[in-house]
Amino acid sequence: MNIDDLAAFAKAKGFFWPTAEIYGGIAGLYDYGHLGALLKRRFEQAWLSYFVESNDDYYLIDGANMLPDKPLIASGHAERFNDVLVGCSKCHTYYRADVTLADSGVKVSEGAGPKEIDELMKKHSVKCPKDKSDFLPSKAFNMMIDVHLNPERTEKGYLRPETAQTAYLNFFREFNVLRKSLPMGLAIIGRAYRNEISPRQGLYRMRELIQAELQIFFDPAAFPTPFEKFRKREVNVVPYSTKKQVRISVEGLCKDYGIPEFYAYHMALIDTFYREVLGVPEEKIHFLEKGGDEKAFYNKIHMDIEVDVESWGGFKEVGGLHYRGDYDLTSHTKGSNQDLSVSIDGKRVMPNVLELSFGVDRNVWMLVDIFYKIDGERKMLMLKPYLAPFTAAIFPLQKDEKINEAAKALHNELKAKFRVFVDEGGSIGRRYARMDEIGTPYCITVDFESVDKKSENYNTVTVRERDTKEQKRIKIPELGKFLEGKIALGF
RNA sequence: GCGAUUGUAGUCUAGCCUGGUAGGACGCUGCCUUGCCAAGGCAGUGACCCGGGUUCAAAUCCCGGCAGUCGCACCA
Repeated sequence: MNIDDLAAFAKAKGFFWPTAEIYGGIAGLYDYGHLGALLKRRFEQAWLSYFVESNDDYYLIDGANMLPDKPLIASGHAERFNDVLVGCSKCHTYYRADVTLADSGVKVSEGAGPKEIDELMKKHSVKCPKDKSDFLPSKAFNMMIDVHLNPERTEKGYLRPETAQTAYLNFFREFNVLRKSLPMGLAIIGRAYRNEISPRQGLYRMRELIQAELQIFFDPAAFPTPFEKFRKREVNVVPYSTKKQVRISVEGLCKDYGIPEFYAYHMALIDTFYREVLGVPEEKIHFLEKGGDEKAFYNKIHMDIEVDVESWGGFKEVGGLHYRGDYDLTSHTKGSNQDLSVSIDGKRVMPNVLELSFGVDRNVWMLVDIFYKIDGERKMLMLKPYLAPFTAAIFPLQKDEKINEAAKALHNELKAKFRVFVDEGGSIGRRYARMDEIGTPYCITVDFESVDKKSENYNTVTVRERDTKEQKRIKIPELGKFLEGKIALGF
């Protein structure tokens, strides 16, 4: 599917569309419709169960989307997000001023403002590399969206540019409240805001986005993991040194590429989530190692999790695994004057952070892209049953009082536990087709035998499976258990 | 942000060049029909991205904005 087709499908069926659509929309903002909101929640629940709830040391927290400026100054965002851009007066191509100056051999001090940049440009007569024209006056560009936190509008603040900061800011309190031991993980599913220059490609680059992040705080001297479980597991990796994708075991990564065990273990954990929980095919996922200039300065090891998404034109980032060292807690120790190091076995330790970061919107888009299949006339969203917005649909076979009554009773029983859709309109085949397209895995039909006391099939219904189109009869009292078994997360 | 290009019912599209009644397909709704995979019949629903200009008259021409796509740049 191409990007336009996916966006049209998402709109037509009720997954997502531009915010303020009736006013023409606004770049970088999207709203979720009912089906999209359900799909997003299913993804979030699967993520939470898999990465957080299955580990006794990891905890879900939540936090404010607005932050005062101090922590974001300490974290480096106020400065580092503040790029100065220069545009060519002729071709209007924009460049990062510090990079352009550096290319011309001019040294720029960190955090140089537009004034300083313009002076340097003039002094060294730096021109547009393309057509040798002069630059327009430079502009400061801050990726963070600023807000005022008091009525007088004097208290500066920002919408948080990443949920990670919320975890770092709450580390000290949680450490004391919870266990006073490491490793400790703090997970957040929440919104983050970035003033992107050019938001594009549907849910890929947004100005308001949802992140699912797990920050694991650990003692660098010891980060025990159940490494053995994944020792032989193979993952696709594109190492920075070769830029060529290899399929390599977790053990091999440690041996041949010097990746620490705890890091390699989490690569396998993430790979397993994508392949087994979400169902992404092996050849469509890899880790892209970032190094040199591509890597965020604080990261010791930085890999993007990329999935091959047709509507985005190839492998695109849906998440990241970052070994951030002790950068974050050290920065906030300096910024807040509160010592965030902790005492472990009698020695002071500044916890290191391993960050598992995922873009929820991107993953929702990715799921629709990967699992939407067209087979002749049939269109199917072949999501795993526990990810499907609706778990089941109930169809009365025909307009018949008894059948309708039975269908209604069944709906009342199931809706307490499952998201179930009742469809009475159109031929049975049309109703199956509608459910196939939005991914409903089970269609339950109440037919004449279901309500005929003389029939051996009395009090049973047919359950039709989306992927195989196969039908079987199930006793109505057993339906709840049947569906429960199908949508259970097995890990 | 720059350049190219596009914008017509829920979706896809004809019409635009050469101004004059906006047409089709699918979908959706209702009724009839129908004893399990988009059947059929009848009826219905619904659109020119927004604002300005030119003109007797604008979906069509012009200007501005917004949004999408592609390329460049950006994406600590």
